[in-house]
Amino acid sequence: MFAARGYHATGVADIIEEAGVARGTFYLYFESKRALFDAVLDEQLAAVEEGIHRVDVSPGATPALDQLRAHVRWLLQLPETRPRLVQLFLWEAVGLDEKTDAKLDSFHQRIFALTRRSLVLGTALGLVRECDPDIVARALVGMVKEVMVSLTVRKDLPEPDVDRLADEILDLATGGVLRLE
Amino acid sequence: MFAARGYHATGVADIIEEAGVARGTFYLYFESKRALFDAVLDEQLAAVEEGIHRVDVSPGATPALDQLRAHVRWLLQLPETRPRLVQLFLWEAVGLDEKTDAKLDSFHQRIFALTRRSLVLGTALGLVRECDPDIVARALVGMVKEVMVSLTVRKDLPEPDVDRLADEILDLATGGVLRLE
Amino acid sequence: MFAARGYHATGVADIIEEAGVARGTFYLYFESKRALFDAVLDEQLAAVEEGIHRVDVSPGATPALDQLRAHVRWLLQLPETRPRLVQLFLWEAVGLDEKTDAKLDSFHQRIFALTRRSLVLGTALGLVRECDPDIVARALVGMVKEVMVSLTVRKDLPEPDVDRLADEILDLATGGVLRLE
Amino acid sequence: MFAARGYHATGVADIIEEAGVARGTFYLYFESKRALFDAVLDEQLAAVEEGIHRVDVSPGATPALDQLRAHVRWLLQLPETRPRLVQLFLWEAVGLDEKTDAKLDSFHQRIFALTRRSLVLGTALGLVRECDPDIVARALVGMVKEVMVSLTVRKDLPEPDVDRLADEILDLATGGVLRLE
DNA sequence: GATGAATGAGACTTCATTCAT
DNA sequence: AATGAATGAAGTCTCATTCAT
Repeated sequence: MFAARGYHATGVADIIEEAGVARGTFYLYFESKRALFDAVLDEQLAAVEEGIHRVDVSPGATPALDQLRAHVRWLLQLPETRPRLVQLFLWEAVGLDEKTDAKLDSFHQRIFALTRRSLVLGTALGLVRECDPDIVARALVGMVKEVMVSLTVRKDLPEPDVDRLADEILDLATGGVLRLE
Repeated sequence: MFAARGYHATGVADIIEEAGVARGTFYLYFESKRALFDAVLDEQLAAVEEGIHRVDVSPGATPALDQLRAHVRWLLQLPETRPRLVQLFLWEAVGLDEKTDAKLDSFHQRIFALTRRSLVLGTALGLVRECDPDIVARALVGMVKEVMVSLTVRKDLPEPDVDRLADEILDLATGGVLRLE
Repeated sequence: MFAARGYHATGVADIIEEAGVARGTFYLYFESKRALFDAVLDEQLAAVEEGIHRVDVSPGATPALDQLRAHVRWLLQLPETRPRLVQLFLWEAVGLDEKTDAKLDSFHQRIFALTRRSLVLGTALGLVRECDPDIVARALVGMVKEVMVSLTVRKDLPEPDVDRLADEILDLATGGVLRLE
Repeated sequence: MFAARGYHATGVADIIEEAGVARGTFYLYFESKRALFDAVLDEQLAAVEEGIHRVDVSPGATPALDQLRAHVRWLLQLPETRPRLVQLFLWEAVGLDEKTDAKLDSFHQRIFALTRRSLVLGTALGLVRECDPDIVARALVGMVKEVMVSLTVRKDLPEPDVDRLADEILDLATGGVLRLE
């Protein structure tokens, strides 16, 4: 409900009606409406982070580009498989209050750090051209996020073919960042 | 104030105190708190849209890439020159309610359409390689937006050198989408 | 209402109904139900303290015993003239919470100190026999308070003749503490 | 717990935690929180009343004054030996609700009646001077109560020497009410 | 007999909006 | 045109009590 209607538009009354429990029961399990939201958000953010790992460049590992493709595909299927999750962390939780913003911020920092590390590593291995990893990391994340928002909130991308979406994004990223040849 | 504290955290009491008028006076000029927010948002969105034009490819015009660079630079200076504006339309207005979301949505549609048109045009002129303009338009917008958020809300990019930021983003976009050579 | 029904039994709903104002109006004038109670109690305690002065023993002043009699009479008319006041500070505010208890305590300390000072002074002047002023002060205050409670809360003393009540109490106190003859 | 924190501040949750039983068990033994409080208060009031007897003036009995002294001493040691009891009936139960007030009232009526009877008897025997026994009974009880409150709740009488306290009070009472010599 | 999850009436408080002045 | 006291719907939270297990 938080995802669908937003935090403020969702009252405790709505929640308990949907859950089919009494008011008191709600407060038996959650300290406050805010605490429930925090719990939901934490859960969802954890679910996202679970699917994001650093690129494995050890000898014998899957080629980095394939790993990257798998990653992007996994992210892009989230709008379809877990639309609420996407709606929540890309949309509803934004600008809610300082505490939530801080949580979202630290989430992004971890994602950025992970991406940055992959970029730096890629550069060292000759897979990524020289670039400012801080800026490029944000740009890459932004690319994926905007497409996810279009799929989930805006619903203005009729295309649900995750593979094509991923390829398109990767072509953009590859052509730009990865050394061609 | 909406930008700094968010819609819900900003009360009519705060607004009239800041404005130095009485409660009744506020409602003389705005139908509701919501109406004020709408007005503010419209104004700010208009200010953003004003700086975004389609690429001019008529004979004798500035080279397309230079126009694009100017565009991106203009966007990337917004966080510094008008942080409130950026905060508002990239952050605070997000997920507020259906009406505002619709407004933000239509704003994005216009931006996407503009970008898409430039891409299609570029492809026709041989400046842009074949690609899905819908997806790539969103990705490009997302890149810029994420960097803007990092500059405004997150403040995790110490770099205030707009030109370098723009070059980095354009290199990413160019290398990937525009035909090199 | 606090005096008549007690703090907990008096809801904000009762108060605004009695006052004939809306809920919001109540909170326009008082921060909380508690704040109203504090205000009421302060006002009433101040009203009591106003009538209590130290005995004036300067040359030419009214005889000390007459002053005392006037004092006691003033106190004993309170149950009739301001029953709510008495009910409140002798009954309803007792044991309400720590903050209120502290307020009541400090009130009593001032009364005790005043009484004690009069006793010590009286002893110095030969009007009061040797005694422990701390204990006797409390005993004297207790005598008056209990009679007041009987008049206000218990209503088990049909006698509303303040002068007789005062005389009776003073006879008890005089005979005991003041030097006879 | 009622004595220490007050009726309203003591929740059923606190009680069952302290007792180490489940919620349901509590309601197996007491109809309600109120019923428990009533039971506790009754028990405590009974304990006080147990120590209060009418003066025995039969030939050969202990001198009346000695009996009185023993009585007052017994009362004044309560704050030390059973502070909770004193706190409860002199403080926490006051003004709680009509039913409790009625209980407290009837307790006081019995005490007053007992005291009154002793006074009347004393007068008949020439031990007590002529006085209004209703008023004086209340005053005497009030003296002792106030000192007890100072010892228990206010803790502003450092003196724990029960004998001295009793003597001081008796001197006051004797000098005033009892025929000297 | 004991349990404790569930209940829901009701308490306090907020704040966008109105309207008589 | 300006004011600001008054409004009241709606929100969050508490806690004594119940009842199926």
